[in-house]
Amino acid sequence: MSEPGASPPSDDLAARTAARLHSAAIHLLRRLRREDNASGLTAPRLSALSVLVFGGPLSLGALAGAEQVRPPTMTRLVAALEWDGLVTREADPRDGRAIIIRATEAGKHLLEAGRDRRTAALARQLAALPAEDLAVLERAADLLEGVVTPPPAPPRRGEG
Amino acid sequence: MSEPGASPPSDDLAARTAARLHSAAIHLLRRLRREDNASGLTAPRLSALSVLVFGGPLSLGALAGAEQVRPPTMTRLVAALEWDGLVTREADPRDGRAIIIRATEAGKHLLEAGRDRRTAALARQLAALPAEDLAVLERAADLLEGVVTPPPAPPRRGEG
DNA sequence: TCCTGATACTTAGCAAAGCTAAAGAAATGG
DNA sequence: CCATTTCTTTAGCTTTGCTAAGTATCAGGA
Repeated sequence: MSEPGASPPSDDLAARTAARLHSAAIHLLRRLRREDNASGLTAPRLSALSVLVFGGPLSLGALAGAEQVRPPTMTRLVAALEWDGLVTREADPRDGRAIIIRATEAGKHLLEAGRDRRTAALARQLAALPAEDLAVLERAADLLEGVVTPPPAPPRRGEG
Repeated sequence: MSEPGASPPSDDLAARTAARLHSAAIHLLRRLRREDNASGLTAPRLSALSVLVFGGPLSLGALAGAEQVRPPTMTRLVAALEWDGLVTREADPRDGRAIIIRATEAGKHLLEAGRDRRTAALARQLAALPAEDLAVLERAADLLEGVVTPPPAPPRRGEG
């Protein structure tokens, strides 16, 4: 199809929506990165910290799974967060191979500040939208997390 | 506010929505990157190519502006796309400093294939959603692009 | 007890994408 | 004609992502 604007007749709505969400996500993140740049907390670190604050302590592997990255990537993110005093790494008393990563009080506090700073400009723009549009975006954020988030790994042992 | 889970009473809905969109965007992009990894076209290249295909030829600076990156970043993206034969760089006849970047036919074709490949898994999941939810996401993609996209730079000269 | 295999994390090393600073070339304006 | 501005590139840095390989621990069986 060499005619991009030719409104593909039987093209799937889902496929086009996926492509547009992809594009919107790229531009959204670039926008937020430009706005921030002063919080000292990059997006991946903020995101990982957020999981720990709102979801409680996790092993490195579980955190990597929740964040959709490989363990070595998470090792580095956690190292940076630990160096900044935002998380701690404890030995897992039940498994000598594993570590338990926990947000510190400083981490909890910085999360709010950092997140607010990063999203403040976007929030201002969203606040200018009609309430109806804002509701659509809120609903969409929910739906997206549901679609994108991997199902929690089945508990391998008695970790309930 | 030091109690993250304390459901801040007067907190702004816009602020919370912004934070959740941020999180959803991060996870969406990581998910898509995992799915892809075979198209040979990374997300930033795909995105830049998309702007050129659907929006027509642009100068490097304009493309960088549209994509919310700095010129040196776009220089490198364009170099990679050119090396792959997906775009061309011509001299601007009206301004010897500028270049005009244009998608090739190969670029137009690969855009569709690459985008489809990258978003296919997501599209499949979206297709499984209720029509109502899909409509919400489509609308959200629209709204987000509108909020996030910078207003087109005022035409500095006769470039209409 | 001592292997054997699986699992959890780290280390090493690579590529891509983002940035700033600064250089080179061309346009603009006095 | 010269100074300034603008557009792009180059150089070099950081961060994030990956795979491959190494180390430590756990679990099960001979």
